[in-house]
Amino acid sequence: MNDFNEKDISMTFLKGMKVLECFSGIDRAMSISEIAKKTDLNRTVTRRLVLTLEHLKYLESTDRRYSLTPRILRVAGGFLQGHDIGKHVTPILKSFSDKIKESISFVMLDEDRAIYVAHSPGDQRLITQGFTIGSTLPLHATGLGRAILAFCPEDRQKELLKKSPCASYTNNTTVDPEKLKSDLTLTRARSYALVINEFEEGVTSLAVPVLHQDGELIGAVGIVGPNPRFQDEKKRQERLNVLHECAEEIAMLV
Amino acid sequence: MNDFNEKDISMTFLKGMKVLECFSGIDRAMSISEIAKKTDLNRTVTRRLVLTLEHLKYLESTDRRYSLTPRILRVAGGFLQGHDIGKHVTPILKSFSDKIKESISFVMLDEDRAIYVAHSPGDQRLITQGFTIGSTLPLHATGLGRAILAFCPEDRQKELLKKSPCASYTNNTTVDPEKLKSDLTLTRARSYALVINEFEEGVTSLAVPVLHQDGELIGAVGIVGPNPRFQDEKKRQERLNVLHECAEEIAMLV
DNA sequence: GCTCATATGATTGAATATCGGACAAAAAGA
DNA sequence: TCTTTTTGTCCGATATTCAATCATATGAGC
Repeated sequence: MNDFNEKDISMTFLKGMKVLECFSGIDRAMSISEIAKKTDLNRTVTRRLVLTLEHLKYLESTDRRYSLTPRILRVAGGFLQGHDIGKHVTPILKSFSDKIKESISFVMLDEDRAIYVAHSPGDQRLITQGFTIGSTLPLHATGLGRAILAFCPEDRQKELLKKSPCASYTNNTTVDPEKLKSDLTLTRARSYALVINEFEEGVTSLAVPVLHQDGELIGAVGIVGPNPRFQDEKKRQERLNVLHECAEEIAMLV
Repeated sequence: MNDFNEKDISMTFLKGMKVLECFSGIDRAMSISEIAKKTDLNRTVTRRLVLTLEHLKYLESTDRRYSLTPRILRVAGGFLQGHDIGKHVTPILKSFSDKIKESISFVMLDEDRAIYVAHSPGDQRLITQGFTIGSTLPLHATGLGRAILAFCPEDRQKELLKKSPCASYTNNTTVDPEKLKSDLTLTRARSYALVINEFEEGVTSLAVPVLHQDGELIGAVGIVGPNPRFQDEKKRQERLNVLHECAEEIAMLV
């Protein structure tokens, strides 16, 4: 039961969180046995944990199938409010997003992925590729991820590069660590990341880091879209300027 | 320890969630003893639960003070993605919000409060009153709340009215249950809620319910702003039309 | 409608994880 | 420096956990 776990970790709570987390996938409503299977927990245990979550109003049941309630947003709101996301970051994103008629996203580092923290949809109410608050991206194959990777503290970067198995998403994904490293150096030098066709065929992402005055990395802001939109050199530069401005404004208050 | 708790509820998990929840307040970073005090849990227990959360990367510590990481957004994202919030609702809100140059919010019912689920900031990057995803509003004193209250299933409404202590926020807050009930009837009849000066002096809120075809309540969309902006009858009607259109679009996919 | 397969609910008791008081160590204030 | 407060550790008592079991409910296939 306790392989390498220190004694300062509560197994029950761990399992409970496992149950809660299993709802972050695609499945909207799940029965107790489905949950047990997905979390690899004993069914009786799962049942009690699920009932506890229902009691706390994080889950609700219809026809013996459980699904998340909006309650979880209260906790998420704690994070967002603490970082002034709703109050300041989102409006900033929106104002810049209106300016260039593109959807802009703000991500932070969550373990070994970039996680969407705020997002302003662009003008056309299309694509957005389904990414929303809480979605995560791999670091090595996306613009937002590389902007983060490039501006991490060195030791953190090393850790992340070591851990990452550099999954391949398209024929163009950079999987060679050396090649990735040299791109990170370039990214650092020019202060922006540009990644084409590496995560999704036909998609380009342009991103810049959000840095505190002292150089500490906060996250990254970026634009993602079909390749043709990024081919005009002048337009790309204009977007880059907007992203840099945007990053600076965010850095001032997060 | 177990006052009325059924045996199907895991106390440890309950306590753990209590610890996690206590970060949804204002305090950004807390020490273990602060957390113990706030949650009213034994310090040793609190410690183990906090360490568990740190192990799971929901919390991180700097100088013995713990704060939320973006990790919680993964779970919140599960809810948001499941309801197509980021993919569809937010873009819809944005397009209508652009049309009337007002910030529009989408809320759902969370126990006995209305909880912000999606929000599109208006043109001016001001006020927004600090409300963001995860913030909650009282049902009886706000337009969004009353739109929900008025279109609840009858039994649910009764429950909510019974529980609610009808807190008073300004001199104008409706606290008399009878008066509230008659306003709810009016709200239902005209299909929108209009609440002035009841939650914050000088602030008006206009909201409409989001209903499935079968009449099932999903949530509400609304606009909040300084009173003068709502005085022009024609403009108000125009906004109302936009809100209704918006609600209809959302109802089609949530 | 009937049968089989599977999902769910309830109960049990042995195993054990959790609790929380007491004490020690370390910071933080005075 | 000396308090005061916070934090870390230990351990016996106790409450919780969870595998195994059976009973019931649900659904699929015939």
